[in-house]
Amino acid sequence: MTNLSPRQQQILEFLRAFIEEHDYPPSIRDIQEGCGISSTSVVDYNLRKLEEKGYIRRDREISRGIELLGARGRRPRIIEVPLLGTIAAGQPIPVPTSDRWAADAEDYVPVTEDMVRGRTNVFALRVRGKSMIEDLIDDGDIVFLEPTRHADDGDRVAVWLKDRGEVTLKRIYRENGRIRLQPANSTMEPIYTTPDNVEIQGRFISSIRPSD
Amino acid sequence: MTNLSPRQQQILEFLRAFIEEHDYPPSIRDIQEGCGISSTSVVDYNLRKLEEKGYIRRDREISRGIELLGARGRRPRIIEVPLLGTIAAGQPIPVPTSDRWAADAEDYVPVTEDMVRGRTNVFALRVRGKSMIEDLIDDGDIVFLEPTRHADDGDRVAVWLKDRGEVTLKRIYRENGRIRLQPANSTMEPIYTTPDNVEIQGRFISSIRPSD
DNA sequence: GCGCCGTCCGAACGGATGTTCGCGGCAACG
DNA sequence: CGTTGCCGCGAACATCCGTTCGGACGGCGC
Repeated sequence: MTNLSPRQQQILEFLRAFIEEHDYPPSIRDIQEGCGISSTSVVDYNLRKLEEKGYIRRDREISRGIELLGARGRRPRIIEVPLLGTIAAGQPIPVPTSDRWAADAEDYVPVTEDMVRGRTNVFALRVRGKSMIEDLIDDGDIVFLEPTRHADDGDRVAVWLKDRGEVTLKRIYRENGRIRLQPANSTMEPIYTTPDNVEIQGRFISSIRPSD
Repeated sequence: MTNLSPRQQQILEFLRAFIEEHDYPPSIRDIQEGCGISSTSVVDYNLRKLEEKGYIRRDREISRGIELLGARGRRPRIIEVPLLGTIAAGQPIPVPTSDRWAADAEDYVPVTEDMVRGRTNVFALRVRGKSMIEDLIDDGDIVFLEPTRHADDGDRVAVWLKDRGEVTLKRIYRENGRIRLQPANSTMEPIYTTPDNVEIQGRFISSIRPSD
């Protein structure tokens, strides 16, 4: 593989930094100034080299028509998951239907598509409480759920407890006629209830710790 | 909240599609042509409106100086996590050190920073096998680990089994002098071994199902 | 009608920007 | 030494592109 000259590495690094900051690519003269190059033709020359070597793609004759390629430039596809509310709080959460769920969103959580791969209708909930701490779900985390009405034993599910009027996130187990809702926190006791008192809202897929 | 005129919605949608496709913003004349508008000044007029209403940000006098703002335009910070190899295979995995770990990467996995929030030195491994299926980790998934030498009971860890010469991902439990490595798969038996035979390589943080 | 306002139109201006061309330095090589 | 290839320099050129200006159209209130 052909190597890069120092100048070319410098330009490539400048490209990354500039796009990161501005969300649009630099002009040739931006690169010239940013890299301390005395002529635009030098920039053009090296950009051609970078294109030959497959590091960038250029749309000729178009200003700022530079795209970064390769592993560090590949931009993953971003999915906006609707954030519908908070779980383990006193409010019921409507199970979204495919056509109207987005309307209830209070916000959207951008994630890479890998987080929800192969699933549609995924929605997000903010977590309150530490009842699932041993499943790496902490207070303030965001969980992604897929809407479903049924679950297998041991699944982490959001369940609507009719008698308490609230939704909670627990592992679910069916034990000779009753339901055990098991927190992933050894300091907390499981909830025992009856099948007709619970309504499964969604099944846990993954979680993140939001940055803000 | 001020609403958007049809023209403004149209332009906003065009902006998203164009950036999605090209990785750089359109020029005013690109928008003009793409939206079937007869004059650049109309585009400029509506872009000003969109800026007033907070949907975009413009760098004046700069070609293609348009940034999308708001929930659908906010681009999450992408972290490139080095993918160091495959786990549950016959090869040992070197625990990365802060200065040389990236050199061993065979690839990089782009994820939102939420996935590894607050952690540095996170690395990724491809999973082979279904031993952790009940922890939502399937064959082919990618797991993110933070390098560590110790873990608490019940943690999911990557451990190096000296006698077998392989690394595996299991839940770890210390039981009166010996180690139990528990798969999250009810059809599989735990591995019992001794503390001096295991070497913890990293602690599980999260996982994704890659798209390709 | 009259004025006001939001929106759109067409054209022109001038700066921003990609491209090209001739020239020069420099190292490698015969 | 002459040639070749790589790289850099400066200037000129032709577009590209954001901006501005005068004008027009239609809805609305007085």
